[in-house]
Amino acid sequence: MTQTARYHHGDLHATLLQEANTLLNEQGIEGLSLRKLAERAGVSRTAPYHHFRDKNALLCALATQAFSQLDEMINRQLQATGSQEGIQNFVREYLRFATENPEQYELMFGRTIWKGGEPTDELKTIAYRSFRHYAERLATLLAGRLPAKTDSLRVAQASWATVHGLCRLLIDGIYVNREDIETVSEQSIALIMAALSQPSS
Amino acid sequence: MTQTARYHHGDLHATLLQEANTLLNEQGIEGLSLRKLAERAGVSRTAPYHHFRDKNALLCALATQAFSQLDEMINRQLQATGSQEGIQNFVREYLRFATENPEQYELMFGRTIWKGGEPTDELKTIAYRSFRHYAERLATLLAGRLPAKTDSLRVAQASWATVHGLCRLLIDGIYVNREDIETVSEQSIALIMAALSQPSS
DNA sequence: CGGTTATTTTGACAGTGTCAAGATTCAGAT
DNA sequence: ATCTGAATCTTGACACTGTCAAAATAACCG
Repeated sequence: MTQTARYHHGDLHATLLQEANTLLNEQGIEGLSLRKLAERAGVSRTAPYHHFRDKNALLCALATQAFSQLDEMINRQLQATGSQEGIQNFVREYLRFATENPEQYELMFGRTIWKGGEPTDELKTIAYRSFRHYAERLATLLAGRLPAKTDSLRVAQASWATVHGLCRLLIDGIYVNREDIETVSEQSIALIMAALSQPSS
Repeated sequence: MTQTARYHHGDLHATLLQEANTLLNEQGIEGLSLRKLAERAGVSRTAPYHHFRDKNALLCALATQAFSQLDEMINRQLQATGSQEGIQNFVREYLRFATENPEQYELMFGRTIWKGGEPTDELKTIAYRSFRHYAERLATLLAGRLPAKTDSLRVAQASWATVHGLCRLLIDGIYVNREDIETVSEQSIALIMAALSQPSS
């Protein structure tokens, strides 16, 4: 972690990531420019290019960091407690993560990276791993409690979509207000839980 | 509709909207620049500024168009047929709308408009109206079939979030692949339907 | 100490949104 | 029919963006 000051700047790579994160929080994705970032780091406009191939690579690095946090949270929350309780906690924690770090969440799942500028291999790996962890732990929690002919992977996808959709509506302020969080998340949890003990039509 | 050629260009306003839509489909949001657009319309860089206050206004106009399509679809699908069938059709149509017009969908619900550059009043109106129509029709369909203490508005929000989240994952290619559409949407429908005849925990 | 390499800088280019000022063309009143 | 004012369009300019090429600097290793 401590890469001990080396030469010109010290450890520019780390400084850039750190400063980029605060800039992201202050001004959002659209306010995060490499030039502003360089200036904040006290370095010239093109210096960052020796630590990140281009802007996309920098953004992917930020997203990767955030995903590793998310992954850790998933593993923490969905341990072998009761299935109902576990899922409830997961949903609440997920919502908290997203609403407390809206800019990073946007980066993680937003178009900027996944459409605009091809995600890094590293990012794709950890992003998919997070979901896989979720799917696996969910399958364990629900073992034997699922209606027949219900693939647990599909449940994982559908439930993630529910929580993810809720986060996006919340963050962008569409259809769901901040003050609705409690009630709507309860309803979403009910939605997910209901499907687990009920045969699909 | 035919505003009969007037003077310099003809009807630039309409031409801009039209050309912007094709440019959007061809190159995505990030490829849609006012200058390219102006060139396509055969007009100078700043001409569009006499028809749209700024780029944001243009994007909002595009999104407004798309929302009116969506609104129409909602009213069409959720008519007083069977509730189960109606909801199923709605979900399928919604998914079709989003996956066939991914760029417009991104515009409608994306950060570009709702965070980056303040949505127009016109847009906010029709966007909210679409949801209100959905909520109203859903409430009608589910009248008397909801578990006690379940607010139909919350059901509307949670179910919209589910479908919306699914669309975003699909469009951006995260966690849900194109080939999974059928299965996952079935699972999502099951998710929504299950909550309607089951008391929440 | 010298040379290779890693790091940073300066200069430049194309592209972007948008403003100010001028030029053109239309529409309506005299 | 002509003049006037408003609508529409163009040219020029500015600040900002990401990124490349080439030069300058500092570190490291033999």
